Amino acid sequence: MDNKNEQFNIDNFFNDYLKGPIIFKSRDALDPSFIPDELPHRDEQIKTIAQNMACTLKQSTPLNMFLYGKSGTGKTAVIRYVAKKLSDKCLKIGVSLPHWIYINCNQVNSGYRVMITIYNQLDPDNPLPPTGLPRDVVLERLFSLLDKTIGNSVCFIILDEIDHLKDKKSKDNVLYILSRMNETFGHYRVNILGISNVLTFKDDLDSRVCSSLGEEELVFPAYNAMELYDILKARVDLAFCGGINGAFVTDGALRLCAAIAAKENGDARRALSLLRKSAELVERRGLPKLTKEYIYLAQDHITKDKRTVFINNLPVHQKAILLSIYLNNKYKNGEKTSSGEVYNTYSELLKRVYGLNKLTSRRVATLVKELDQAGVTSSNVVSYGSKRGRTRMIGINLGVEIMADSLGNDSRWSEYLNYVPSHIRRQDINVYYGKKYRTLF
DNA sequence: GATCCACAGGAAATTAAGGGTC
DNA sequence: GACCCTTAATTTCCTGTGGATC
Repeated sequence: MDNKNEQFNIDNFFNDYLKGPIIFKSRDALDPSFIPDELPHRDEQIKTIAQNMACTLKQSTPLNMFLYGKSGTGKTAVIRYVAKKLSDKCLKIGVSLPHWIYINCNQVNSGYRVMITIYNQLDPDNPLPPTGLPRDVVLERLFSLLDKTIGNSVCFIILDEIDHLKDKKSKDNVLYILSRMNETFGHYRVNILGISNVLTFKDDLDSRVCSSLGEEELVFPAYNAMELYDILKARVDLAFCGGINGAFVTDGALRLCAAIAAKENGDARRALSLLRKSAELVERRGLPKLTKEYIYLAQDHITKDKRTVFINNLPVHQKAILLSIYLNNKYKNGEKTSSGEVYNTYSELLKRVYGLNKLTSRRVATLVKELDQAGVTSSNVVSYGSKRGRTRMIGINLGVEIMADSLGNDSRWSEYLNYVPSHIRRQDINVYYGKKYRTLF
């Protein structure tokens, strides 16, 4: 029987898996949320934050802080690290433990929700509803809860990815309230720690918010290849049974892993996930050693997985827009396509699907820009003068197989993978009758 | 230099949905 | 149940853009 037709036997698979070498000592040690006892190459940042927070031990309120740096530069890890050490010290010397409120503004992205989340983390047994209450009522309840809960301790509010807070008015409003809480109400001891990937984030803020929120600022530089190598080396000993000297991970593989991540913005998270993924590929094959080829293989898997998952999770209209870009690109032999052509094709597709009304071109333009920001498409605005005006030319960054795989999984769109847009069909007819077709570009 | 095209994209308005209060 | 609140998604309106053409 052909191997492809053999049925997968899950019991045999588990038995073989158990017989294979034990590679991982602790998978968690490669998780970005894992906080090790040592954070290599972040001494300066740990020192600055610790110096600011130290006054908590003497029951004073530290200055608000702003931490900048690209993703994977250790901002959140350093904060969590210092937080743990500070809490341990408070416990040891008998000072009231600080309260830590951690909010990822990528998920909680409105001022209203930030206030609700702070309240719910302080009092999880009596949570406030996600909507419905007027802003001033939420604020009143939050102040009253802070009054009851904080006592002599300090409440640290960590706003991670603070640049994702949307709506400038609401953002300024909530940051102003939070940053001025101590001043306005005297008896509260609240400290704000803003974390952002965008160095210019503060430029957009109201000047009053800016001055009180960013009392202390700290920049986290990207890691270079050597620094990433040190980080990985420290984790290898914690994560794998063989460690680096015990022969499971070769030094060359580790250096390659660090070099790839260094090239991609010096992201330590990327380096760790690359190492974990490659080790899992080796484990599945029951091999004894992690070599360079598995790092490359893991890189391909991660890139492909990320893009496939992204496309699979797109909302229905955005999938139709992506399909329209793909079809135009396909029939124009890889040439970029204009936003007008994409909108026409999108409208044609929507007509063929029951129960879906097309969005306006304005909305489609916004969704195209989102695809661009995600790296799925790449576009640029060009002007063709008085005859054809100004338009956005859109190209696709993914291979035909990935697009066909991802869109083909969606029953609504899979049957249109070979659909020929009408303007392309018209071009074919004109060629057939020997007429000179005026090409668009 | 004025005009034109075909949009781009910001801002405000609208709509729908989910929820609370009285 | 009427009314009020919020958010997210979308539409509507409007001004701006930049290169070709007149």
